[in-house]
Amino acid sequence: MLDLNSLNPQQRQAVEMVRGPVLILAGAGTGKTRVITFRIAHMVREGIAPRNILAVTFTNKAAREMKERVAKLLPARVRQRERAKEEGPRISTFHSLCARILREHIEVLGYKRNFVIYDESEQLGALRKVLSQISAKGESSDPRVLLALISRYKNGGARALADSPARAMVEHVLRRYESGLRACNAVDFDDLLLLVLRLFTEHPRVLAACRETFQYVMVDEYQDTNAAQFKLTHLLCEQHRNLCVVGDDDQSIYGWRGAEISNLLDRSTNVILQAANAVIQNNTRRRGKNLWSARGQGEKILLEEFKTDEEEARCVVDEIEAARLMRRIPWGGQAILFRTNQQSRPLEMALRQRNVRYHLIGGQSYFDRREVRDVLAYLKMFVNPHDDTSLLRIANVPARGLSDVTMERLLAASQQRGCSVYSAMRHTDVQGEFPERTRGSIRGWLEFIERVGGALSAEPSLMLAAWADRFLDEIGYFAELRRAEKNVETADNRIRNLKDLMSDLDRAAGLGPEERLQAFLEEISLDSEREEKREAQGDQVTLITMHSCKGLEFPHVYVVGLEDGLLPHSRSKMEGTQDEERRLFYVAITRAMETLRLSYCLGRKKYGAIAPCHPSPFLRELPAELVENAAERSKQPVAAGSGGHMFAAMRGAAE
DNA sequence: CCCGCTGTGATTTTT
DNA sequence: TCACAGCGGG
Repeated sequence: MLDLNSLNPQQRQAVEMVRGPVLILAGAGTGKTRVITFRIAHMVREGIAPRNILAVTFTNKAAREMKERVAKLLPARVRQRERAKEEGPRISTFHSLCARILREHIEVLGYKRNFVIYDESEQLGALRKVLSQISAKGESSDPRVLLALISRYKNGGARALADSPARAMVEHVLRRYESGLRACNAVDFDDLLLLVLRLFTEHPRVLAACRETFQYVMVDEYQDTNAAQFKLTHLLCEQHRNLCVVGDDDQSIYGWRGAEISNLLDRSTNVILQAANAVIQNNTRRRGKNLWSARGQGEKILLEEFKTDEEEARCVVDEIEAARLMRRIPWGGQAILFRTNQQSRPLEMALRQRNVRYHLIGGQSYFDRREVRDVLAYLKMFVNPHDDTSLLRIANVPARGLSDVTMERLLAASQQRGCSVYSAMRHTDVQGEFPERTRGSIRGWLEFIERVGGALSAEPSLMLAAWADRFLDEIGYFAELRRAEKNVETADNRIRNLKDLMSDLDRAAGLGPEERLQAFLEEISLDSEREEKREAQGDQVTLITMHSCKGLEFPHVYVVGLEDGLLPHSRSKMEGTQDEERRLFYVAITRAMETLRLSYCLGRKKYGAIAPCHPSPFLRELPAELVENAAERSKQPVAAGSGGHMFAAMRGAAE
């Protein structure tokens, strides 16, 4: 239930100022998100139609959380009405919002309604295709770097690269890359925003309709919005001016994505906040803010040193278990934070070894698995056979007589005719260029696409899970997986992955098969970590990068791998973004509500061999009196056997 | 045309 | 360490 008295005066003022522009600049853990959720609930109570409210978050996870929190504040009858009519307040990321808008209006921009959204690896694929065409000479321009430049260029406009020598090159490649995507009826992440901007400027009626719908707008993590997002917000709000933005300049950690930096405390202990203050004060160019808490001083921060990353992982798990068994702190109250996704590996191994339930946020683990990518490509192709990238990926997986050479010739033919590869395959002239045998393969493939894809529109009661299972079996995909994988267990694992994937296909109940499939694909391209199922299911340690932990909080936090080169990342030195790295450290520190443990290693496995490391210079910025240094307390790695037994015994005693 | 083998090269962060 | 691109035998 909504009780404004539980807010402090500043928060309350921000909640009640429903009209006109509001800026909330506040430090970590000051209840910024709470202000937004209360504000939404308050508006609804004041009689504003929920559908006229828009709240934009930075991640899908944050959006989900906010939805839940708002729902709890709304009276039950409003909630029910909403669910029935699907008219609740719109709470989503910029990207999801734009995807929804485009789904409705994109046709006026010359795309088809069933456009697909390319993720990074698909973007890379499309880009590589372009590069192979234009730079036949061994000009080894790294597509990843180029893609980053393209994204910068698209988001920040030409200005972003004005002084860069790469600019001409980027513009040249970009033109072809764009037309490549267009030909596939595909858009990338940046396009989602940019196309909506175009829609708004070129088609004022669409803009007017959106303004009419979104009369009250709130943006969380405003310090992370980029130029396109800013423009979008501005366009939506310049008339009614009902815009409330919330942010913290000290938490701006997405500069590399084009973000531009343009309260009230009751959470962490003072030790944690003082340490954070000391760190962030080393940054210049910030607005003064000091954090403090009414929760008392709290425990000192523990700083530990380990020999290797594997020892670090083992010991952190030991500590997690010790906290759980001796201090009754559940797994769910503990989180491990790290700088890069790959750091999760040794941690996962150690957690598994001890049977500690955990949940890894982000990371490209699941959706980057080859079999999952393959099947997604099949699904995308059935939604839109003109999506060359998807079609090329799986045309010969499993092998069906359409070799690379054949596909390359087909690709060339499609470029000559200015059509998709699929269309080119259907041309009898094109087919005629191939030997009889290959021609047969092409026809067989076309027949397959039309028959299986046709079922989507022809059979209204089609269940996608069964449909997908059937065609994967038909083409021998499962058999191929089993055959190609020597290890039976990993093969079974891969197949289980796919069954998991398929079991989610029909989640959007109430839609026809084609729309249902589209909804599924859209959800996973925009929200790759939708792990709701696992998240909801009980007590688990959270594994998360420092970037994606923003906005979350945990009673007990372990920040691992605090080494020079990881944090600050070695790359940041060349790019001159060390302040951003420091803010990242600040964000990580302030996730902790009760206890905070930091650790670094003297050596870390890199490319198989152990490379020496040094502690992060940021650690020296922590005031010595707040830190208990456990470095000398030489930690012996606990032998896997004995430690495990000890904890098993303790667990038995505890239950 | 297929498939397995070898060697090379890569590693920030997210929608 | 691992993923993937390129090469040569079948």
